[in-house]
Amino acid sequence: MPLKLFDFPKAILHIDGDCFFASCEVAKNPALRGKPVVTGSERGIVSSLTYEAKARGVKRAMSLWEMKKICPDAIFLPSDYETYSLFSVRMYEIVRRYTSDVEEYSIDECFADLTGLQRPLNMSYEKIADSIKRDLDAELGMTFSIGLAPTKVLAKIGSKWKKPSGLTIMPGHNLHYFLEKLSVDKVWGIGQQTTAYLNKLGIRSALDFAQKDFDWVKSRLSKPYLEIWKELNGEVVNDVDTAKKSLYQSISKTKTFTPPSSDKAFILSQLSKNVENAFIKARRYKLATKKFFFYLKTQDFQYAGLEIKMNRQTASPNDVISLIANRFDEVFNQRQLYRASGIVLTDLAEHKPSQLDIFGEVLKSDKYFKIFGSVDDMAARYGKHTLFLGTSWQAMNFRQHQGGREAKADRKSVLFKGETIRKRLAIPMLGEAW
DNA sequence: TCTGGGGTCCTAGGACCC
DNA sequence: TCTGGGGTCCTAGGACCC
Repeated sequence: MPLKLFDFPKAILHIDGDCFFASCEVAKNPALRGKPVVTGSERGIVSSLTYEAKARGVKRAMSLWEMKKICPDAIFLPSDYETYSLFSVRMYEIVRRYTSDVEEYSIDECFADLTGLQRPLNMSYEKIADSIKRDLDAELGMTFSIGLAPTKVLAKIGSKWKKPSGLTIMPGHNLHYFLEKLSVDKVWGIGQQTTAYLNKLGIRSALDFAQKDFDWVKSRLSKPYLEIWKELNGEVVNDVDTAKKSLYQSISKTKTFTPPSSDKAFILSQLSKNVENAFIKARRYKLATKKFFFYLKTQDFQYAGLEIKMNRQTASPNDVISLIANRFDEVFNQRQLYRASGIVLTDLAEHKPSQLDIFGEVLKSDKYFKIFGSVDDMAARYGKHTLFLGTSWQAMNFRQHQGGREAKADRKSVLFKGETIRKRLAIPMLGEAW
């Protein structure tokens, strides 16, 4: 009798790219290999870093000057999401050579369900996982960490177990070995609040939690935690979800401005720009919104906002911006200093050409939609924000001011472009406040 | 760590209905 | 005057993730 390695019905793989963004940069430019490489320079803080940088004491979210002090020879690059996405797609493709049951969980992570593949692939689960890892490492020029376990929650633990470049097999009969060494806050889905609560109840390790009985968990915690508890015990609750993401529940845009401001016109234009950006994304997915929430964030991190419901869907920023302008004073306080503004579009649904209503309102909306179709075309041809709303002008101008020398040289053309959209496309300015 | 940006899902409680 | 019980829908807010 061969040793039974997998004594649970499912074999789930979790694959995680090691310091993915920085690794993509190295894969893209082999001259960087072996050097301390850091990404995120566009924000002035470290977003991703290679193990060489880590070894020198660089940490995530560290500021530029602090990093330079510790590691002056670090190579600090701006994030290049387009490249990272290409690597991401290749990662999914490689895994799909083994199974179509792949969940694209995030840009640098995916799940795969290997259940039942030993015979067709003529390999044990362990061998399949190992083979996938070899393909990924070799073909993408970076390393991946992989966990193989009976459930998604456990597979997540496995991929984190040994980093970088680990392959951790968690057979069902051996789960306690892993769980007893794992602090409960490291479990996927258990955050700060729940950790504090569980600690108070005497639970420290993942095993402490897993060993409580069903009724204990059910009477003290909500549904998601009951599911985590089941998955820690090897019971599959969450299947690998292969559906491609096509529908968003919400689309949001927010931007912090420095320095903070109490200038109403300025803040409104910031918001206007966020609204434009949110709709650019909505139109890309052919979505329209019926409800939105806009908010301001004060210097001491308080939020004030308002939700507005519309009687029909829209995919054009004008509709939303004019509604915000009308009610902005319900949220805005002149004596407050604000650090950010934001917009969340909700009640999203497929954008449908609408019927004309008795007031001719819908016709106007559709006309705007066509205009913004052209705006998207221009963006595709000449770059984002080639055309933008007059209401966003101040924010666009501000962005140029912040951008340093290079951007300043470009300022004239931005002004011109701002004029263009007002004159040629006649997208109206909104109200006196603007 | 003086704190960025973009998402998802769940629950409690109120409104309303029979 | 006080009194039942059940269902649905919506909203605000919490918690978590990458």
